[in-house]
Amino acid sequence: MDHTERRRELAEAVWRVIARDGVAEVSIRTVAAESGWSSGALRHYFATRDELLAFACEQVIARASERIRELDPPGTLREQIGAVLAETMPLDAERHTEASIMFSFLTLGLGDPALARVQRLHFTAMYDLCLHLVRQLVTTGPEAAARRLHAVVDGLSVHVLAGHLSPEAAAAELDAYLDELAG
Amino acid sequence: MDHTERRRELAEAVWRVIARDGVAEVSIRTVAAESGWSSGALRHYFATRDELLAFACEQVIARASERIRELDPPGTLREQIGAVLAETMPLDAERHTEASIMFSFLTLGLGDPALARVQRLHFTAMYDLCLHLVRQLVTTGPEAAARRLHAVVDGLSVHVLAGHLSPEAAAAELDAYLDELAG
Amino acid sequence: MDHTERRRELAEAVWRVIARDGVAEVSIRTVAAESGWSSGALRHYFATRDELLAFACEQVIARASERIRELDPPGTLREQIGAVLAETMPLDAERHTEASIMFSFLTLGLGDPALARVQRLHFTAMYDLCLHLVRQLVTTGPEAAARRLHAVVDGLSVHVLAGHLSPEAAAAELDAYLDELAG
Amino acid sequence: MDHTERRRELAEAVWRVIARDGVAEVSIRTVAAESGWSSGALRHYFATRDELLAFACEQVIARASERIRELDPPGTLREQIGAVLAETMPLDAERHTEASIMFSFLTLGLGDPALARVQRLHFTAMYDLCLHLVRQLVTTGPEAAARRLHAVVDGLSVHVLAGHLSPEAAAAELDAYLDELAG
DNA sequence: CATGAATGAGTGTTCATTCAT
DNA sequence: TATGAATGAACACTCATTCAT
Repeated sequence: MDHTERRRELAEAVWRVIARDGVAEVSIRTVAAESGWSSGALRHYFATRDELLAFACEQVIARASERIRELDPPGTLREQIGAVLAETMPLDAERHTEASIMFSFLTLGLGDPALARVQRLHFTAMYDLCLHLVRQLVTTGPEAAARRLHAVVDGLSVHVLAGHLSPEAAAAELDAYLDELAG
Repeated sequence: MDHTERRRELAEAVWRVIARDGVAEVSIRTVAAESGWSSGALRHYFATRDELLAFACEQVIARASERIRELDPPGTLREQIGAVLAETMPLDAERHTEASIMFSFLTLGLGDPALARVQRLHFTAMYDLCLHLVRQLVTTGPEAAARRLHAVVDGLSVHVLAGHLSPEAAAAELDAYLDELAG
Repeated sequence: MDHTERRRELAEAVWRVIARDGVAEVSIRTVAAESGWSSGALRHYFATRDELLAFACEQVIARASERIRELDPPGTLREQIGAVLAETMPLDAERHTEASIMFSFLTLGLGDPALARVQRLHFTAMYDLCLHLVRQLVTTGPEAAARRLHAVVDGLSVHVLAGHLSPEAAAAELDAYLDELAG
Repeated sequence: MDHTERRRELAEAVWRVIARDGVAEVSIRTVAAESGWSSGALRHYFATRDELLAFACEQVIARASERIRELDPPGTLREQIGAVLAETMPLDAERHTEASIMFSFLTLGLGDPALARVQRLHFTAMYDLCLHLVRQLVTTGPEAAARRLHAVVDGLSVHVLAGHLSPEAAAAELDAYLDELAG
């Protein structure tokens, strides 16, 4: 009956369907079945399928952001930064699922301005995170370093998702890059 | 009547639909309408929708590969490398379309092993290209540099597609990275 | 909203289509049009076309069986038996329709094990009826007489359906056979 | 190039499809594939699908008639008659196929006047055969006996096709009936 | 004669959405 | 609120038929 809570619950059902069967399998019916609610019930929380998808997209981003924000990893500064960035990459099963969901939404966003807007916010937030982290490592030109770090992180993520790199190889690449940055 | 030529023609219709309306809009009917053929006619060239998509995926990769292979840019070695890599990124309208098509297929590949296989070949070829280029710039550890370059290129491409970076900013980032590599 | 009742209603629409246009004309759309419902509505009551056909087959048999069971014809034993058997044959318009429906399902059953099973139950029930009736007429070898009676009844029915015999001629043949049986 | 011979060849392809996959699987394409000709080639011999079916129906009847006409079974008159009638029933694999084909056409004929006409000729021919045979066995009322024999033969055939009787049981029933007729 | 490309309507089925209950 | 019946358009795919070659 908590409207916001129910919407989150339904967003999670969307994620599970995407993770299990791919984004093409997301429909009102499959999400209703996955969530245990009737198809009509979804109508009370989302007027249309697009609205449901947009919320599920926002939420997956929000959840990841929240997790990163609350992260308080131990170790040296260099180790902490590595841990924060690893949290954003598909390096274990759970984050692989999350990344493939984000990735699917990114593709949907190519043909859907509403989703594209949400995505843009996400990328900006991610860049801000990189910038924040990089400022602690470098003294000159942090913006350029942050942009490159951002590209490296997302490029490696894409490579893992595509099966081109193993999670271990991607993690090693990230570490090597951070080591260089840290000088 | 040239079977192979017609298949290519239909693959191009698939690309146009993806580029204009997004991958979710690809159907036998939309592709038929886009190509100017009847829906039944597609059946002569592709037994199923999946076969059509797989071919369109293979073709978009093949076309990009061919274009890069035939590229013979003028200028210094450093300039030539920049030109080759720029050719793979969404830095102008045509290549933006191409990249968004590849990106869409990448997402489809998350839930379709046949497409995933094709994608993997593509990423390997792209990595080989990076390695080949990098060998000419650096003398030590070309594999590591190639992996990072590959990640930077694809990461920047994603950022352009997502609307996070302008093509110009992405091109500048790539240039800066290559300048550092070239020492 | 009465699920069972609606299924029966749709089965009747199937019968009407078969009787009017032949079994080859039975489709979700023709049955929907005949019933006055939308094609999508049928989905709530039958998951697939095969399920609809199987139910329509079971129902036509069940309805005929019920009618025969409830029959309480007047007259002598010999007359009663004639009346019961006449009820199973295509001797008037309504029963002609019913017989042609059963006959159509029989042909479908040649290529569909599920329908074949239903048909076999029907033939066994019809034989049991013949045996029950014949026992009252003959004292020796009722099984053989029942088998022959069953064959005569169904053979005559086929001949009427095929237009080879008029209903009257078929009725006369049955009567003559029963008279002989009754001795 | 022999027009008539080619039509027969195609009719046989129709039969094979019906026997193997059921009458619902008969299409220009399946018959073309089964016969080894192109779909367009069929057009030269049959203007429409219905014409093809009508011819295949006529031919299956003609072939059976011819076979019966040429039959010259050994033994007593009673044995010869039994052999002739057995030839018309689904008592072995080949004749089972033939009977199921005829049966399928009979059902099609319920909704197709052209096929119905052909069927009527067949039933008349079959009745004439029964009459001819019965005349040799009985001296009084051969028409009535022929009509009943015809019904018994077709009724038993239907029961075998429906799986209600085994071929052996049907053969035994026919024999018993003929024995009674022969007195 | 023969082919098979091409059409467009047909199939069963799935879908987002509406709405009476 | 919540349900699920109902709609009608969309889907991939098959079909009989036409016709240029």
